[in-house]
Amino acid sequence: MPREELPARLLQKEACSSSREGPPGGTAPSAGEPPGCGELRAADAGTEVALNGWVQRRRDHGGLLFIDLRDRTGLVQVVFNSEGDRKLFAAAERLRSEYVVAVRGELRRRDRDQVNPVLKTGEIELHAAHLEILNRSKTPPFYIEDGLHADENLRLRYRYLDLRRPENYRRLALRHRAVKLIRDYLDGRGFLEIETPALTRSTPEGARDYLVPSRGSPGSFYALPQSPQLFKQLLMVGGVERYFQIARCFRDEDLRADRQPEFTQIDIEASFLGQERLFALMEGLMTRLYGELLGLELPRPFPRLPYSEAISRYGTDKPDLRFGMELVDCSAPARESEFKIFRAALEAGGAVKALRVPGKGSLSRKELDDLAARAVEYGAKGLAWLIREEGGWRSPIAKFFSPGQLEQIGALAEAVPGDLLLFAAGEAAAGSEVLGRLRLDFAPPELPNEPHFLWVVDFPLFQYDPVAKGLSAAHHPFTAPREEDLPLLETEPLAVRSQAYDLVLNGVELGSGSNRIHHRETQLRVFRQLGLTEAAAMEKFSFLLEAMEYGAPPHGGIALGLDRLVALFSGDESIRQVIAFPKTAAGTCLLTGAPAAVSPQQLQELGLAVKSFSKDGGPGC
RNA sequence: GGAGCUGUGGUGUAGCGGUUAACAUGCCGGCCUGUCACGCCGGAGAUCGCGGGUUCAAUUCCCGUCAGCUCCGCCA
Repeated sequence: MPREELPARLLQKEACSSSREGPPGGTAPSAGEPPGCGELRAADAGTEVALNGWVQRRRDHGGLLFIDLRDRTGLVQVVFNSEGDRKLFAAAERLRSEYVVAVRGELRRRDRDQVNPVLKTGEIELHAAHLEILNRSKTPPFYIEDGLHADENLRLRYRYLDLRRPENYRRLALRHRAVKLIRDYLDGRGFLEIETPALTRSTPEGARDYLVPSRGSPGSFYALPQSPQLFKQLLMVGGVERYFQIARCFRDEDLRADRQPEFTQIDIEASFLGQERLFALMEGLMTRLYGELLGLELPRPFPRLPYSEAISRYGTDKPDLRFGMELVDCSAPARESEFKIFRAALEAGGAVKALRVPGKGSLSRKELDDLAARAVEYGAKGLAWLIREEGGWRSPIAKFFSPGQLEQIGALAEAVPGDLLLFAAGEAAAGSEVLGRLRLDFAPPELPNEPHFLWVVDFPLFQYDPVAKGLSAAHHPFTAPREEDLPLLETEPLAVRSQAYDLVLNGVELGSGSNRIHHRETQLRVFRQLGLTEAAAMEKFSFLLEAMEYGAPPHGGIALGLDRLVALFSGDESIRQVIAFPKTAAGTCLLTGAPAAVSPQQLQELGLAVKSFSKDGGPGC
């Protein structure tokens, strides 16, 4: 989202209010503390004020010198007059951008023609009587101001300077407020915040682990947790009943705008609660967050969509419901047609789906070819299309259809002249997913910013993994199957539905959860389907299986991506914006230089030998 | 692992097979008592990311490489 569209309440530069408010972002003014730069108002005129802050800007008029002084609360103008203290004025002339100063003086109302309506503090100014330069500053490599468009390289390297920009302070404050609201909300419902280990053991499946070598047990490794999954289940066995944690998670996978190697989850688990009450709990939490942070009311309950319907109607398990363009099943007319590709797909048990793109019948042949190439990138074998024109159709495949079949397709898709129809044929899910991506590519450019929440339910328990040529867990291996599907576990595992669900917001997967298996036998049956022998399961998960034998209660929970959530609140495209010290797309930290080589002594203590070096050539061995 | 985009004074950009490499801002010096993106005058500041190739000549074209970003694969 372009910066201009940032939610006004959150990131506005200055509000036009003269009342004393907290710093931008909304933390409360500190009780008993004198007001900060941005908090001073006309009512404070006539008082003696002492301020600390950074020099935002200096305007030197020769005998008169103005300083914009900045602290976390905002800006205020400081005036130095050469008719006063000589030494004071000489010191002020030495000030430069980002010098840190302590200023004391009388706060005075400005003359009416000198008021600056842009600044909250524009009605007053500080007439300096004392100035202390607390620290000097080199000229910063970029301007400390909002709306900056500096190179990301530079901003990450000097992240502490980037953080001085008010909009970044507001982002941190917004995140803080969100976390505080979450804590208060869950605390009010009997949940305990409990920390779980960051040094744990590697478990199979899922993402790659970050490993930490053990000095005490050379050759053995801790893993950083991909999530606190197993520990929160053990807390349920431990009788805690209601747990949450603002939990740091680590996954060693390639990154994206919405993925960092370490990220934060709102991790929740409860016993005896069941899916319905958990949904209500989460809907209440989202309602509270949107109400308090954005002033928006959410309609409740959130709609629900079975996974299979999400795929068939939207071609994705996280549909963006802010616009329509649902996929249409055109299998019936396709079956009657002479088009071999469609008929072959249908005879193989697949489907023919269509996406209507309004008004895109005007695309040129080359644009349509490019579109087909993109579809192939998305996994399609090809892309068939029909263009509805006044009184007919334009398409290389129209000749395979009778006029009646074409009319039937047109009617199913509700096509009007000027529309483009795109087709995908194949296994139901695969074909739909290609169209689902094209649907997003053709989404209306100006989507409304209002939140459309959605629960996607009834995920399958397993999915087929073509690489491993076996089953893998659609959610994770501890997800409970639906009771009524239990008999199918061995006979028809791909048909088994799980008790897993996703919370989706405007096409973004905010989190996913499930009811967990709490019977040892069921857990072993699921492990077996995943190709884990009992011996292997005992080796990795004996502690969990054993715990299930000691009165494990029925339990379930959910984990929400806090970074994504806050990024949605602030209107940022990348979660890097709402993380104080983010890493690059390559997983490096440009500020500290992590990851970095370590000394031979460190390696030796850990019993490690490095086989080959990185391109910049670490220390040899 | 793959693809695309970007890389030019401190910063943001322009530019082009032959330029004294342009503009803005910042920086330094001077002037200035009501500015608030202050103004005016002067000045310094760039091996055009790095390496190789093509060419009489490369910042410009080609190849490679590095860094950042975006996407695909991957992310139970």
